[in-house]
Amino acid sequence: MARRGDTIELAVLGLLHEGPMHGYELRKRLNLMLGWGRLLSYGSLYPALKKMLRGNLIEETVPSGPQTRRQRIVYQVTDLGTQEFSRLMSEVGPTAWEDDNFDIRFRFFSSTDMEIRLRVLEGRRSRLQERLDRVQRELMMTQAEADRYAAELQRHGVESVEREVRWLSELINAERSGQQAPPGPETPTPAPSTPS
Amino acid sequence: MARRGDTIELAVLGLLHEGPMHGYELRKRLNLMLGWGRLLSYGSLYPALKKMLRGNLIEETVPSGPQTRRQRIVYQVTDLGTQEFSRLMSEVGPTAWEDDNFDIRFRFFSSTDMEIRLRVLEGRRSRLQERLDRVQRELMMTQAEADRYAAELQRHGVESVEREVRWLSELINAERSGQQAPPGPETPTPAPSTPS
DNA sequence: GTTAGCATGTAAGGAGTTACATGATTTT
DNA sequence: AAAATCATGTAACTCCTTACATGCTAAC
Repeated sequence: MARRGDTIELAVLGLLHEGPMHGYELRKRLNLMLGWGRLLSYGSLYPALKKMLRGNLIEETVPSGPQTRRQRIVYQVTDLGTQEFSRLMSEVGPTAWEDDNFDIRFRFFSSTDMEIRLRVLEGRRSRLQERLDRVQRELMMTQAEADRYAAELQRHGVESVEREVRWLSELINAERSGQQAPPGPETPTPAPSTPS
Repeated sequence: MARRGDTIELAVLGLLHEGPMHGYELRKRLNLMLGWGRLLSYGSLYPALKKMLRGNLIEETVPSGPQTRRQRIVYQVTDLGTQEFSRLMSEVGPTAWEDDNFDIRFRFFSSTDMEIRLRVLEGRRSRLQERLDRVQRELMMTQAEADRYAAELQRHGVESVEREVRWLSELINAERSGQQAPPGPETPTPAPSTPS
């Protein structure tokens, strides 16, 4: 049942598991994380937090020490929140590998088993593969684009998705062989000196 | 004043400039074009078409020949629609190089002057550069991520954007040198005979 | 004959943005 | 002193998706 809106919820739950935080801070981290696209607004975040409060997934505490700064509302996860987070993270299925959701899941992969990780990575990969196939198929029907720019855009798009597929494959292999180190460009030997 | 919703409008206008089309067909092309992400639904397209009809940007014609298939409503651009398309395509500024809009502009670059193309490409590039800088800056403050997956996601994200910046730079160079051929893997010699 | 794909729409609802509103604190 | 940034919120609005509703045509 995880709809699109649960994206923020999952992200907030995940971030709060790394430590209590107030809204403003949360927003910055969120933007850094999923903010490759557009920025999350307060009008989006605060209502989401209120909703999570109502659902007892998080609780607010106003720090009571000698304040030098403005009263900030610090949020932390409740036990119920932890449960919910685990539940969401163990979900395998479309919701886990759709564009937006995937990044969030991946970001918090440390909180799940390798088994789940593999399933999500593989799901994501075949999702992208399907997309590639569909485009290839439809491209044959549409008769190779006459327009230069259209063709270039198409080419670049395909290339990007193919790259992503390779990235996922490397991650899958790394998971399978129980490796720690994610691929990284190429560093067979720890490279003593590389002037940027 | 171009808001987000004008994205569909621009795309439809552009596609219809390549020939009259009915809604269903339009949707397929649209999905192929901007559909790297999620699919456009009918509930989105048809109301948009109605709105454009009301604005006299397009007009519908029901083909009257001996029908073998269901009556399809074929749309084509009006003169006003052509004007609007030109206007939108010559806009330079944030709306032209935001994530969603950029692809559409690029797709129809053939319909604009090199001057506009260059400005949009450069705008897009500095937009991405800013983003990169912001992440780099904030990354320094947050103290290199402790989490493996978080770090890998960060790395991959940065790499992707850097790739995109290089792509744009190549396109800008190609525009500047009045070249026809977009970078394409490797085609050094202009190949005197191009069959197609 | 029935499934899959073509074809066009509408209504309700969700998620998030913009703009508004307010005020403290830190830096220049 | 002014400007930037920290900090929290609300209301209106927009865009889009989901689900529903309908019916034709081609293929199996």
